[in-house]
Amino acid sequence: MKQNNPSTEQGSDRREIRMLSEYKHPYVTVDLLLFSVIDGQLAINLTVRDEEPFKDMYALPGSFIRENESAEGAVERLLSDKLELSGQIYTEQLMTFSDVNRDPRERVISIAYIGIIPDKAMVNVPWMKWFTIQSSNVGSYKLCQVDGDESFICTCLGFDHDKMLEIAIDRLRGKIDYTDIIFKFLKDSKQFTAGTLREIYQSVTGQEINRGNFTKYQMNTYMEHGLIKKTGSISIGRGRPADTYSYIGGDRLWIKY
Amino acid sequence: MKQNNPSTEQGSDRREIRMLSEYKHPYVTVDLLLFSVIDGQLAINLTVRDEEPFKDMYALPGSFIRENESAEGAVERLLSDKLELSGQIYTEQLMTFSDVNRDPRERVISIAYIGIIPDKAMVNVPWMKWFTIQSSNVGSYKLCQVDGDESFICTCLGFDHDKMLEIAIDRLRGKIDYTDIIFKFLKDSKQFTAGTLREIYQSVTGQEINRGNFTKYQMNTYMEHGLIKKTGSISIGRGRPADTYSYIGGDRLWIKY
DNA sequence: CCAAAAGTGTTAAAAGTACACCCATGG
DNA sequence: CCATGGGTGTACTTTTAACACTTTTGG
Repeated sequence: MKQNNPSTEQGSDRREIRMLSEYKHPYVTVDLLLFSVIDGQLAINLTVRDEEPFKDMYALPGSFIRENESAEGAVERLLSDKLELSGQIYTEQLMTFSDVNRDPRERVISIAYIGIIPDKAMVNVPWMKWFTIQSSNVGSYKLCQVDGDESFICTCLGFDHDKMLEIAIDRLRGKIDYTDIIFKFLKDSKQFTAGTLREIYQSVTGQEINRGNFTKYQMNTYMEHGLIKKTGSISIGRGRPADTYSYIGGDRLWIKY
Repeated sequence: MKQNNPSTEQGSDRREIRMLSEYKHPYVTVDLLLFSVIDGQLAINLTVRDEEPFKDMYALPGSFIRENESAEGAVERLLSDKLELSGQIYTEQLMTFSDVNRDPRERVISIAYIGIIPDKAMVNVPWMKWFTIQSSNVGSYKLCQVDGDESFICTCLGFDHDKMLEIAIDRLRGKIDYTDIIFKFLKDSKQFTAGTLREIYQSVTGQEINRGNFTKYQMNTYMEHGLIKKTGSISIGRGRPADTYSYIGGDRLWIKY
């Protein structure tokens, strides 16, 4: 019979802790989906697995969460230790994957994070490889290795990392219109042109956007929201010099309209 | 010195598992933000804590994840055991909170979930209480207990549940325009009017929307996306009978435009 | 002088907004 | 017969989209 006193019910909190101490707790890891734009294409950084399970398949880099660090802390450690990336890297949580058998060895719950860097060359370790992402059908992607001796094509990742990738790409595409993530792809956020930004936009969304309209409206919107300002200076190239802009918005979010 | 062979590096996966077995693993819980609309206001279901930490404060219901269940499974169990809700309840993952000291007792990582039910009366246990949400400033909410003898006002929840609530409300408001979550609030999704749906819309977003336009455009958009259809029948009330609609879209997502 | 790259302008269609008008029902 | 709730129409503004035109540079 159910007790009417909330006290008794709430006591189950502590009881459950004692009880579950005898259970085996799950491992908790973070997995990182590190993106960049390479030659006008969205790309993801992967590592090859050298042992079972999923031996010889590519997968996302990951790391266990230590006793005294948060998931964000684990991602930072992963970035500096496994990818040897120093300095501030943009990351945001994607979502958590907890299927009981997602790792055949042990029960592992993984918190997936998205990361963005402006240049593939920042990752400078031999065990990480870049793959450009070609979206074919809905929810289906073809990965082509960059800098490979031959064009290695990878269609299936280890664990549930395919699903993670799919969700991450949707997230990037969804957020590019009303957040400032686009600026995280910029090699020089203090001096860039509308053309540069447009290329990134097209790489991420996978669809073309009219040049003139992008310059007029998109850049204007960014300015109205105080994210960028014209540095007035001009750049060099083949044709007419382009206006240059500087990214000044901290990491503030701006909701459209 | 860094090894050039990815194999050696990858081996750390297994090494780390062995190593971490000696660590204490974190507890992993799910916390549920169960929403409903009560008298034209968005409301959240909370429980009072009867012991430290955060004794006498209100907090979200939660549960530990068991060895052989996913986070979604834990949420289902939480819904049926602690809230005594049977049948299919709409839930979606919000995000995971992993600050080292978010629970002063133990290291607990929590995966927060949003849930939506159409009627407060579905929760029928004495330890759960409904609070309407009045958004005052940005990121600040006042909670007013429903059915309380006196109007109890709660401004601060236990643990990091305030932050969870804030993020959850933002999520609801953001998604109401391009997903079908609005229909999860409907008491009868097979027979409802534009007015009913408009009331929910206003309750969730906290802002008024023109009646005529809602009927014309919003309902039309839903129909174009195959989410609802006119049942042709009319309903009863004071004024002119209203067209009734039926929700037919599974749980498909529709991106605007 | 011409091709290339980039800024700016023009126009039409689509979407959003405000508000008015008419319809059907219950008291 | 009138207040009330609900459908529908209209006019206006804003946004989006397509494309043309002009400016500036390098070869």
